[in-house]
This record gives sequence, C-alpha cells and structure tokens, in this order.
Amino acid sequence: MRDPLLHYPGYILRRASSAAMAEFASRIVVLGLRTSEATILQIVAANPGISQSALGRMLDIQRANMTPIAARLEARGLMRRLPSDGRSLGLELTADGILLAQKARAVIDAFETDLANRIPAEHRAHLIPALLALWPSTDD
Amino acid sequence: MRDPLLHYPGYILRRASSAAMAEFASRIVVLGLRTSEATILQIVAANPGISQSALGRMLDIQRANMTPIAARLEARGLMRRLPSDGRSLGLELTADGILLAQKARAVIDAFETDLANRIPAEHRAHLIPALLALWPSTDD
DNA sequence: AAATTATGTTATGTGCAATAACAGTCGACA
DNA sequence: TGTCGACTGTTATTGCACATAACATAATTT
Repeated sequence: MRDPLLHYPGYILRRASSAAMAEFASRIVVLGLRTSEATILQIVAANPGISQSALGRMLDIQRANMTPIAARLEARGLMRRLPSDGRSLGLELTADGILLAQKARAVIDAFETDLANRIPAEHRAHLIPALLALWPSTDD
Repeated sequence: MRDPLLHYPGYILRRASSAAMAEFASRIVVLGLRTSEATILQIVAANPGISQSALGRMLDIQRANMTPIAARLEARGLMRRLPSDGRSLGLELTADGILLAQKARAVIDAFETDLANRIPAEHRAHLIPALLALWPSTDD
C-alpha cells in the first residue's frame, strides 16, 4: 500500500490543509461560526469600514459569494453594512460582533499555536515563507 | 487594508492550498479528470488490487464518498472493480486507465515542478517535512 | 454626454466532505 | 457451530467553499 505522490509538495499541501481545516472547523463551530465567517470577523475588526468587495478581494472570495455571507452576519446582528458610496457597502462590526470576533480570535490563536508546535523546530520558521511563495494573492 | 491573520501558519496553509489546488484543477481538467480522480488513478496504478475501502483510508476519503467516485471511473472504462471477498472490491486500472494515469502523471509532475520552483531555495527542503508534521494521517 | 468600469445581487452549478441508515459478509470466540 | 461484532459497500441527504452568468445601478473615464 504505497502512495507514490508522497514526495510532491502540492499533494502534501492539499492533504495537510484539508486535515488542518477540518480540525479548525470543528473548533470554531462551537462559536456558531464557519471558517470563512471567523476570518471575515477578524478582517472587518481590523479594517472597519472596508467595503464588501475589497474584503472579497483580500480573501479571494468573489463578490457573488460575499453577498450571502455578509448578509448572514448582518442578520445575526454581528455586522452592519452601511452604504458609503451608493454602490459600495462599508462593513463594521456591532458590539456583539466585536465580542464574538474576540472569542474567535482566541480559538484561532490556540489552534495556530497547536499547529506551530507540531512542526519540528528546525522546519518551523521556513513554513510561512515557503507557503507565501506559493500564494499568488500577495502580489496580485 | 490589513490582514491580521497573515502570520498564522494555518491560515496561510489554507490560502496557499486553495490557490494551488485551483491551479491544479484547471490543469487536470483538460484530461477530463477531477483532482480526486487523478489522485486515485495514481494510487490504483501503484497498488493494483487495492480494495475500495483501503484506498479510501489511504486518501482520507470515506467509504460513502468513495462509491460514486469509483463507480464513475468504472463507468468511463478506466477502472475495474472485481469482487475479491464477497464484500470487498479490488480495484485495478484498465488499459485505458493506465494510459490516462500516465498522462495525468505528466500533468502532476509538471505542476509539482512549477510549484517547487516557486519556493526560494533556502526554504524548499523544509516544506514537505513541515507539512508532514501537520498531517496526522501518516501515523494514524 | 457617452462609454467603461465597479459594486452588489440573484440564480445556478460543481467538487469535496460529512452523517445516518441499511444489507450483506467476514471473523472471532464461546 | 452458531452467534455477535466488526467490516464493506451502498444510497440518500446535507453542508461548505467556490465558480460563472446575467442583471441593475452607480461611479469613473474620456
């Protein structure tokens, strides 16, 4: 029972990401959040007033997919969507949203710390730079 | 427009994997294959006779999700499913399947080479060990 | 003023993964 | 040997992330 793909970085990247994301999802769901929602809360908390489409560009989420996610967060009373333009919607968290974003941040921190601790020390510092090099969005 | 999650390995892992997988999917679709199917062709080619559930365990694909994938490959004439047990199905590629697996392997090789070349030399050797450490399936 | 671009929305489809329930088969073991 | 528990494959259903196309409206460019 041999896996001939085990030497390929892309393959291992996919498998590792899938496993890690499943674990994160199971941790964040106790706050009633999906992975994408937890991320969005962090970004909006750090960038109040950011437009829906700018947020989407930042996270590689397309406008069409951003709409229902943002609407859902608004419907839950976590986020406001204030027309800034006439076409753009500026996003900001409500008090509840800020609180939940903080709780989510604690979960993220714990998860990321656990993850980092699993990496042997001699490889740890190389992971982020290596992954960033694979990630076109940074300089798009 | 600040991304406060950019220092987190898990977050970057997700973003990098998502981007890389989208690119791979667009390359492999020209052979009429999905990512999961291309992977399965490689595993079955290297392990003729492997059972459906053993394949699923190897790839972290559950039995219930394996069934339609395997049935689809069989329906396309790429794979045979031979009862070995009475309950188990042993998988092996047809001649067409072997041919397509080889073509897929060439696409995988090219993709993985491109990917590896994007990683700065000083980080390259660390990526796979670091990712393997995050990946529980290896020693499960 | 007209043409182009940007924003948000709706509708729809795809790929991957999870769960629950079921029938049939195998293995262990009393 | 017969029974019980575990394993295999299947169907049906669901959820999430992501993609495209088409549209109305507003801003920007020229």
